[in-house]
Amino acid sequence: MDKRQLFLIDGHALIYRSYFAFIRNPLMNSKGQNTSAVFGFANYIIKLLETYTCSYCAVVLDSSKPTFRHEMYTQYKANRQEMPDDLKSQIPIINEVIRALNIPVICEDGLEADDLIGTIARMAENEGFEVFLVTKDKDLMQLISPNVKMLAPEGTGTLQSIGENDVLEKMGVPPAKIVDYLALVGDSSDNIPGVPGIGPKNAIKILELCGSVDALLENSSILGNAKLIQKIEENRNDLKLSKELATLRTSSSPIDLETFKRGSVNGERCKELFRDLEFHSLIRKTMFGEPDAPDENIITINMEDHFEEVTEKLKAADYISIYFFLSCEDVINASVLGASFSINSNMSYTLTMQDNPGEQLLRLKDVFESEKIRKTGHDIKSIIQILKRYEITLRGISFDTMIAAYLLDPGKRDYSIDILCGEWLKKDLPPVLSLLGEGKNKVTRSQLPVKTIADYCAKVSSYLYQMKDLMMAKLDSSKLVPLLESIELPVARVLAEMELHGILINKELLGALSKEYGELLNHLSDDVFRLAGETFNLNSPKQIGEILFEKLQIPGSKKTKNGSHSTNAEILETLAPDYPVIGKILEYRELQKLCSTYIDALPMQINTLSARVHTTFNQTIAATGRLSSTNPNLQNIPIRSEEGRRIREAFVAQEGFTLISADYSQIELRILAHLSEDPFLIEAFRNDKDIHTLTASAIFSCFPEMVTADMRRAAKTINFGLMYGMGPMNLSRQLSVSFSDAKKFIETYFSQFPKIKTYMECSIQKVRDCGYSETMFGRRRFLPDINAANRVIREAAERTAVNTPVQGAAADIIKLAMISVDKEIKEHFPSARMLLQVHDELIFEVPLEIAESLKESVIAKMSTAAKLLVPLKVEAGIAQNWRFAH
DNA sequence: CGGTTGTCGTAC
DNA sequence: GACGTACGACAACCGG
Repeated sequence: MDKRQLFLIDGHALIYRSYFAFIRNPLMNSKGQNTSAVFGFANYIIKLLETYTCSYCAVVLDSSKPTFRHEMYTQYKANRQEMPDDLKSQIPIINEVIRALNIPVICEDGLEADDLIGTIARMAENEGFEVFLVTKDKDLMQLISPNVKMLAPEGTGTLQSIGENDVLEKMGVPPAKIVDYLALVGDSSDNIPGVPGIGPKNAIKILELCGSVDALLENSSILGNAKLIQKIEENRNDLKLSKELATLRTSSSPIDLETFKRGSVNGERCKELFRDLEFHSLIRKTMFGEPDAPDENIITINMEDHFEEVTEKLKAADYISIYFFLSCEDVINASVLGASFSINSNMSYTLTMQDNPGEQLLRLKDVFESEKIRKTGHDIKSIIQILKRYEITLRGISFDTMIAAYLLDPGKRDYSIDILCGEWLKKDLPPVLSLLGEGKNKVTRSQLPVKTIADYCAKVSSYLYQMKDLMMAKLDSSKLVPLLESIELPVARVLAEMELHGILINKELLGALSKEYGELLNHLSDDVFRLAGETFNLNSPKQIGEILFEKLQIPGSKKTKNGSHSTNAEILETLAPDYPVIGKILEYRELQKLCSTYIDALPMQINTLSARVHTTFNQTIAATGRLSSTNPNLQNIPIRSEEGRRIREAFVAQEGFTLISADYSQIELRILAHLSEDPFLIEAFRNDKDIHTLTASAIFSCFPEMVTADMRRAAKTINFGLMYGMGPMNLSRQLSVSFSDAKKFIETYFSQFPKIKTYMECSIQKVRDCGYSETMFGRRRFLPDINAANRVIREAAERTAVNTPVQGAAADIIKLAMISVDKEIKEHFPSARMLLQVHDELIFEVPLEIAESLKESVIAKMSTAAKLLVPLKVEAGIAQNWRFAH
């Protein structure tokens, strides 16, 4: 039997929220009465009554007298404005509406609605009710349990259900820790102080380490971060107070839940009220929109009913499309909620899964693993990963609509299925997010009705099947099929496995670094504040600019495009010698960057099951063909400064293993040598000469032995800069030489290497002729701006035209190398794993005893991944951590 | 209050 | 605006 359900509505919160939602554009009836709050309130309640039976419910209101919190803390809600008159005038009307809807109201002196809601919710829960809290108040999240859920009003008049898991997902802490969380963070709207400087991220971290505020107050040293400890210790009293304020108080009056039984709505009275208020839309309010209707052209078969027959059909098919509906974006943690398969354009076999997706997928193991059943999917890498979890190896991969769309136009930023369906099939597939209700707030996908998932899956697998033929034809006419089949699809599998392996991080080492740098940061900020004569937010470029260039009147300010003072490192460095405060700011910036982006962020990305960090390599983001890495980005771990380099020591091999790092030396310059066929560069690389020294000797016309460190540095800057299309202006800035000298350097460079100049001109001309830039492996990138009337835009496109074939070819080559090394590993070193790719570098984790031998194989495979006019040089190192392997 | 934009800095 | 490709932290801004 179904549980009795009780709905507790946070009355004043809803009223205020509705009032302010229309604050810029208040609703008025023809009599000039503001009706915003009434409308919003009534709209939500009616939505609630439509969606749920609401046999028990109550509007809970705040006490009209001061509460115990005001007595405890005079500042409580002190920043609240008094209720505006045009809201006050709506309260009696709202009371009328509540009466007409026949909903019980409850209120108790000295208690806030939150306290009362807490009391009633707990009581009802104990009596076997399922309780729904109609509010968005984070305070009340502490009440959420298996039988208590929150229904949060959303901007568009919808209600979002929030359960225990959603609290953890949204807030980063479970309901039981919400009070502690709020005590730390504070609440500006209630004027609860919290601990200044502790935001959501720090609070989560603290609670992970200590468990609770009480434990924290007992022994803050567990935090291990001097800066944090200091913050806590300085604010002990506020923290205690904040915790008390956030804690709900139980009502002592007797409450009878039967009084919340809802009577029937007085329809006539509602109609009358709404007519007066001119809420015509509410009078004939439409019911909940049906979930997007199934496409009538697609025959959908529920596999559960015909599993054997359907499996036979799939086994007999020579081409199938596969779609998995996952519970979240993050594939590693996602579960499969639905799956669909199509063997032709108008038929879909769908499966929905509640508890054990593996069991059902394993029944299809033969289908997935058959080489002769060719497969297409959208983001096939994620499908490989899901199946791998159940020890199923996806074979026969023949297409990927996401990758195909990327190869056809790598400049787009969205390759989601709904967009592609619109472009290729003219089908109006709703984005997954829209299935979850209006607005952008993500509701957990697992809460969707099974039918909605099944219908969506059915449409998608059919559409994917339809799209692959159209896309394949286009790829074929664009000569992109080899790129898909020989590079992108094979590398997708390699990436899938790299992501699943993850990399081991030494948390303790990062913890120690955090402590060390945290203390330094404290000293630096103290120094800066002393020198500046006041404290301010050192993380705010705006405030730094105001302090330096307005208060301290330091000359040399440059403005950013927005009119504020620019405070980037390049500008500050020029001023640093004369102003100690600027040097301190620069040091602060560097350490703060390291802490916030890496040292403190990486440990939070460690997966609890594997105890490793699993990045996501995105194959369809970078327009040149490079990969990108997110969650976390492991392709921009510091290396240039000593302080930063220490972070790499925390990337380690597991017990009994070691890391190998292998990177291409000067791959882009070698590609430039190959493409331009410049004899000097080719000769230099063939003889493994120091390319920057040789370049210096050429542009300064001296013997290589005569080249000084400065000359070499200048040549290096020019070598790199020219590939990116750097102009004399920028070169002069980077080398701190005059504009005319910089111009001369560039002219000399081109006169010494005329073929490079020709190559660059040809690259640009090629784009003017074809509309796209192309790598030696046929990867294309469209550059419509090449003909732009605006010079700035046009010249940017020209630089891109020069750079893309070089950067893109490097991306192609390392992908080929990854495929070939992966094959080598599978055949000869099955205990070794590839972990990371950083554009010109590959990282492996291998058992100690085979490290040397694998290193040689990796060097051999990478060096021969492509045949150029110059050799591909590979350097490799072996060590326990990334820093020393590199 | 939540989403977006701007600035800055890290990698190759 | 002046150097190509990325990701992300944080502050400030903006709008329902």
